[in-house]
Amino acid sequence: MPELPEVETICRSLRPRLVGRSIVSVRVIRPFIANRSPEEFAREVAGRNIEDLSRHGKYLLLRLSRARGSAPADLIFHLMMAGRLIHRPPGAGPLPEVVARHTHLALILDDQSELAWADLRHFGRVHLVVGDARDEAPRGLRNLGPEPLAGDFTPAVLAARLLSRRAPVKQVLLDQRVVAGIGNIYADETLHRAGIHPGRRACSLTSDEVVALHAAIGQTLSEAIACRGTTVRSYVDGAGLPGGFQDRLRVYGRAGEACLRPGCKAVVERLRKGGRSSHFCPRCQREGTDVRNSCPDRL
DNA sequence: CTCCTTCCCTGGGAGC
DNA sequence: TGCTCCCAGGGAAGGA
Repeated sequence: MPELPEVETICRSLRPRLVGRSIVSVRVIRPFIANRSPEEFAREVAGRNIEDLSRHGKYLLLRLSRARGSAPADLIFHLMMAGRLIHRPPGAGPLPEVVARHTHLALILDDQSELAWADLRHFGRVHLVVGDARDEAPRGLRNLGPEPLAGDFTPAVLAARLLSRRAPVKQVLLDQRVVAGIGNIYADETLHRAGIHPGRRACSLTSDEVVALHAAIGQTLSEAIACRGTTVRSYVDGAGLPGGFQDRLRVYGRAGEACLRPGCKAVVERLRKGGRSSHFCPRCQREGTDVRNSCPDRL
C-alpha cells in the first residue's frame, strides 16, 4: 500500500509525463471529491495546466496553473491502502477489469493521454484547494509532521517527538503528526532494523535507541525508494509497474519464517492489536522489562 | 492534549 | 463451483 516510498515513486514516474500538460477535460465517475460537487470540480479543474507534482508524507499534490481569472490550485490525492494513479498514453491497452470498475476520476490531457485515479477499497478522497484556502486542505496534510528524509530531520527532532508520548512506539511512528509518510510496513521494518520491540513505550527509548531508529528510518525509506517501492498486494507506480522492495522485507508479512539477520534463527512473530498487526523478531527486538519500558512521571 | 475504539470499503484467499 | 468468513489498514470522529 502506498506509504512514503511508494508515493514518492508514483510522483517521480508521473512527473515527466504530466508536467507541462494541460487538462482538456475531467470525468468524475464517482463523487469521491471531499470538498466540491462533481460539477464544480470538473469546471474548476478543466483548462488548467499541470505545473508540478510533489509529495508530502503520503499525499500527492498536483500544482495547477491559474485559469479564467481564478487563482492557482492544488489537486490533493491520498491513495490510502488501495488507491492508484495511472497515466495512460493514447492507445494504451485497457486497464485490468477490476481497476477499470473502480476508477473514480479521469483527467484527459492535451496529448490525449489520461490520468486515472482508481481505488479498489473506496477509502481515498481527493481535495481541491484553490488559491491559499488552506482550510480546504485535508486535516492530515495540515498537521503533517517532518519529512523523514529531509536534512533537518535529525535524531534530536525525532527524540523530541517520541519522548513526549507514552503510547507504544509502533503506534507513535504511525502518527503522521510525528513523522510524515510511515505506514505499517515501514514502521515494522524500521523497528526491526533498529532492534526495538514495537510495544515499547515511545518515551522509554534510550538516546542510543532513538539514534538507531533515526538511522533505520533513513536507510529503510531510501532503500525502498531505490527499489521503487513495495508491492505486497496491489501497488503499482504511475506507469503501472510494481516495486521491488518486497524481496527485501525482513519482518513484514513473514510471521512464522526465520529472522533474516545473520546469525539469528528466531521465528518472526505477529502481534495483533486493534485490527492492526505488527511483525517483529522476538530475539532482535526484545520486549522491555517493566523498568526499561517505563517513562518519566511528567513528560 | 493523549489515548483508545469504531467505522469506512472491497478483493482475495481459505475452508467447506 | 459457489458459498461464507476473515483479513488487509489510514484516517476521521467521538468518548474517556
